[in-house]
Amino acid sequence: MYKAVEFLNSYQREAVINNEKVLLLNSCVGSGKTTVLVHKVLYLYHEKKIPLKDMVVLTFTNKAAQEIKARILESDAVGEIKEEDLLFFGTFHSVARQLLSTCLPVEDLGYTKEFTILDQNDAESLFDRIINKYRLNIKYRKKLEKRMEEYKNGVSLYGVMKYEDEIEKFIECFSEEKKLLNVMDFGDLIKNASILLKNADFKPSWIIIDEFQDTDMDQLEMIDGLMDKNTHVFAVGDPNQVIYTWRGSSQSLFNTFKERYNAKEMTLPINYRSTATILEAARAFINMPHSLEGVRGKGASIIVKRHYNSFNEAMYLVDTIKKLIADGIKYKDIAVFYRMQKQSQVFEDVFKNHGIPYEVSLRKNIKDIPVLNWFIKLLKASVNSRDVDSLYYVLKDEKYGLGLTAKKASALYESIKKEEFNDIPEIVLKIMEFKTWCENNKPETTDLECHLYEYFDIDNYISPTSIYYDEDKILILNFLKELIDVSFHENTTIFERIRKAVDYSSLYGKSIIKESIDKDNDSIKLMTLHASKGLEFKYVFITGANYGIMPLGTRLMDEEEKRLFFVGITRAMDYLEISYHANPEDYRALPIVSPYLKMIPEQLIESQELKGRAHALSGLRKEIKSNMDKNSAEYIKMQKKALHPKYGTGYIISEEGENFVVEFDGYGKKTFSKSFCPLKFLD
DNA sequence: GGTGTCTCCGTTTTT
DNA sequence: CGGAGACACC
Repeated sequence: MYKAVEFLNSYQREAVINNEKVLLLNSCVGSGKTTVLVHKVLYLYHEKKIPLKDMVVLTFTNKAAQEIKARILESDAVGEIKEEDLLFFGTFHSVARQLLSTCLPVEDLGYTKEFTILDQNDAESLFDRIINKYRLNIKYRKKLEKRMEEYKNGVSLYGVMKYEDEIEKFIECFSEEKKLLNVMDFGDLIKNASILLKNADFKPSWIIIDEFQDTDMDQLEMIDGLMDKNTHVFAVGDPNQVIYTWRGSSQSLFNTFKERYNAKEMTLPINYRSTATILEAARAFINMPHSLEGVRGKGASIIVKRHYNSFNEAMYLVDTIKKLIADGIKYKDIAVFYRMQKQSQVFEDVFKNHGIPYEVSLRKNIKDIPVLNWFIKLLKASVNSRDVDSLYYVLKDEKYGLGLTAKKASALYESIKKEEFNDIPEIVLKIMEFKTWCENNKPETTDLECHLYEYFDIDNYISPTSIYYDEDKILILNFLKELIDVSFHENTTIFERIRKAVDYSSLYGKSIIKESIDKDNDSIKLMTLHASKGLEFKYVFITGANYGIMPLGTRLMDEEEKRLFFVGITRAMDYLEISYHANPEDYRALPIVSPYLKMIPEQLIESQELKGRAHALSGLRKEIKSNMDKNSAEYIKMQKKALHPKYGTGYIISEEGENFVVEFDGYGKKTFSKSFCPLKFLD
């Protein structure tokens, strides 16, 4: 008998050994769903003798996929399983990409096996080119992506416009152009995979899906395409944590799925994470409160605090955190949540100035590193000969490329098409001959990254005289190494490996440059409520919990905002504090607490606001006012002054990587690059 | 091509 | 409330 099952609780065990054809496992917050998923795989493999290549395990994020794979490897007591055996374990997109470029007939859809992935980055320049090429009249260009989305859903962002534009035609041209370029965007990967899977032989015996509540209709179709009459499906999810409907998921999809496959349902009810107090509060936010059971003691009350504004809140947090640290709590056990990204700024400033280590969960991608951005375009153009846009980018870029004008670049491209090979720049020849070069190299070549670097003669383009030269060179080499390592164990040609690596840069962009939060670093974690999903912390501070922010002013009646708040409070293991502002900055916010706090049973809350009310209102105002003035003065004092020849004196309000942001009286915020800025720093 | 008025939108973010 | 951008008019 597969041993590990004995350590699971009875609900978890039942789910692991259940052999229902389609099973939907409703797993409550903190109930060990990943553990069950991992042991399900191990059980099927060891006990039921299902080959790993007959299992498809689907997640939404790379992080989840990596965690599952790592835990399978470490939980496999026998030690038989190797990472490369987990062939179809990955995100929906990476599995779709894998199938499309190996066993599905993409030719039927007008593609070749050499297709590459069009990320948002690439799409923007493609949009411009399409509008010019077809001379389309398109309004609100900056919101084109959103408008396309809305158009598909049958609504239009700006209502009826006085003079309609050619958005419909644009959408047609866009999908035509993608085929011409032999590129698929993220949506195409899923859609094309599901179309082709319907008639394909690839039918795994088990499909296992993580975070099922996040699936959208297209992904459901992909699952359907993978199934035949012998396929088992094991889907794990929590309908109480549906917080991404704007990305296409919905609670009703749970029902669609249940009805379509006549799925059996089971539950994981036991939460191991939070104190009884926190769980009792959480129950107020879900449909079936009794299905959430706890095992821990009562714990501390939930603290509700009112601050004058976000700055006072941040100053207060500094004090509170310092006390916690003095009591032996680690920074990494503390998290601060908020509704919108921009709310992190005050915390960052104040924490930085008070020496509190923090990490912010921010989306960042390769686009923010110009040299890598250029280099990826070079690889994309080399690997996919139809990708004209990437080629143009390489040629037109002023810093790293040839700095050609749009006209010259397309003239050059035309002459190549006519096979007039005079005056072709070196880099273009390298791109054209890339495949041949790959074929002349052995797959087991070591130091492939250096060979590639030399082949393209990158030194020529990142100009050795530039102050960025060393930095850029290291960036490219490390990046290449990282990408090549990803496909290291695969027994294919170099070309195939590089092609795969290029797609990985789109699919894994964020994790490659390691910009995301590392939960093991000993620092306070700052993040949006959305980003907190799936994590847990001993101490959780939910900030800016005003009416109009939680829920957000435009979504006052929205159930999803409630679920988002639920996700936030259920991250807390031991201690939960919720605060709001008497003088909120955001135009949507009212100076009162979020209505969600009224839903939490009163006896669980220790409210600082009630104590405040006991004072005479005028006295309270005075107190708050003087407190704010004192704090604001301190805030300004701790900022550095700078003098600018034109704008005069200003305060440095933030430092972001290469840039300073300085606020000037009468001129507002200005950004300066650290390397060449005309500022004189004063004390 | 420049300038003034009026309308609409705003958040969350993965691949 | 503030910014972006379309539209109207010169």
